[in-house]
Amino acid sequence: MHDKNISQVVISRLPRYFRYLGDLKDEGKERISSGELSKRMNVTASQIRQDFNHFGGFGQQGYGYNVNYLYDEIGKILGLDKRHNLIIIGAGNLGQALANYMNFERRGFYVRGIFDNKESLIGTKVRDMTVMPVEDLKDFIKENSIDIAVLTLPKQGATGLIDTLVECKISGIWNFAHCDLDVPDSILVENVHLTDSLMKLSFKIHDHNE
Amino acid sequence: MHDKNISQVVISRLPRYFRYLGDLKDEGKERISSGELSKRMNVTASQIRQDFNHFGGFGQQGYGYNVNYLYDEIGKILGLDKRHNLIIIGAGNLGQALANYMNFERRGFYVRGIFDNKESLIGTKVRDMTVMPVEDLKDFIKENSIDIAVLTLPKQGATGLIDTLVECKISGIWNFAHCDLDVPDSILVENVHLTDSLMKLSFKIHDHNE
DNA sequence: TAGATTGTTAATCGATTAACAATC
DNA sequence: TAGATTGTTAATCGATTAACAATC
Repeated sequence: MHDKNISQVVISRLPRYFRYLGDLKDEGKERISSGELSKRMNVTASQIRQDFNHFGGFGQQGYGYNVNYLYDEIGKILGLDKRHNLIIIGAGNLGQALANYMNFERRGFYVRGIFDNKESLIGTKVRDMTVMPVEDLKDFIKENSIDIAVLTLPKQGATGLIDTLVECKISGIWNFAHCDLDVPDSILVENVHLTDSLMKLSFKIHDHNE
Repeated sequence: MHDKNISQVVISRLPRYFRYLGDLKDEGKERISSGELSKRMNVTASQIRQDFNHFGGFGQQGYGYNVNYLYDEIGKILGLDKRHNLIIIGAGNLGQALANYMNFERRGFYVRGIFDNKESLIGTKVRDMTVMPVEDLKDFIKENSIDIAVLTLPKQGATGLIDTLVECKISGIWNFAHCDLDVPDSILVENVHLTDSLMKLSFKIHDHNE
């Protein structure tokens, strides 16, 4: 269906394309050229065409791209035509916030359970879910065909759980813990390092004012 | 002090170096060579030396790098030797979670106030702060020398606030809203697009299983 | 002094941009 | 058919890696 080994930098641009195409759809726009899209997105038309062509041609010479079609195709590339079952591990502030964030469901990501190892949190309610102890993790993952684990607990807790998640053959980990995870290649990891991001902002501010 | 126009890709590696050096410090390690660090971090020693040398030489031939010194220097490059005053705009789940996340303070980022435009949230308490109406934004920013605004509200709300933030001459915006912000060059923006990140994970999972 | 390891230059690799033939 | 715009190849640019002289 598409080139193997799409570079990380192309992958990271796909959600942005998807977002802009969604906006265009909402505006009722039917077709768009790489030139017009490039102006909106502040990237070169050349890059847009190159990016899309990693996945096969979605456009038509002389016409451009059909907005709805391109939107759907990029959605498929991103796997948004499939359902995903998530669990959140770590029922602290961030875990609760993510559990309550409804927009993920619109994209097919369903939060099925929430876990913690803190006695004080187990049994409490988050959204419509009861926080479960991490001991129940293994059975829950199997019984509910969970494919993504969201890690929203401190470093130590996160690394300690990796073995269990590997055993359960989870497909992906969305890691908010402030550490790099050491997992086999079969498990895909996407890191969200909030502190790193804030530091980058700090750098830019001070770099700019020099 | 350092090259102008450090590339984005180098900047994005700095917080990770900082993190690993912090760990080395905690382990009581005094010196480290680029070779040893490269093994830990899974990058080439060459890249490490190139990256550091954008900011001047921190090492010594035959010795390597002094962990404490290098840690401090990278901290300074990232602006972590300075204090930052933040406000959170958007007191929903995510805004509250960030307000309660204590680790930012360890790095010099202090949350000074929290705002929202929802009647139902204004006046409620988050941590030790009372949620204020966005109308008070302008005065508060000036009186409390706020330099960073954290945007944790929906798209529409976020774009509507940009003019105010520009007027207030805020230095940086940490943007969690699911949109690109159109601001003058004088304001630095760092985006955290959670949905994009989750989509990237989804792509990797499906790409891998093909 | 000899060994180790940096700082830095040169070589390679990959990503972006430009150009244009193909084609709707 | 003529005009527009893609898909794709070629040229450029930038980032990574390799190599090694400088030096602690």
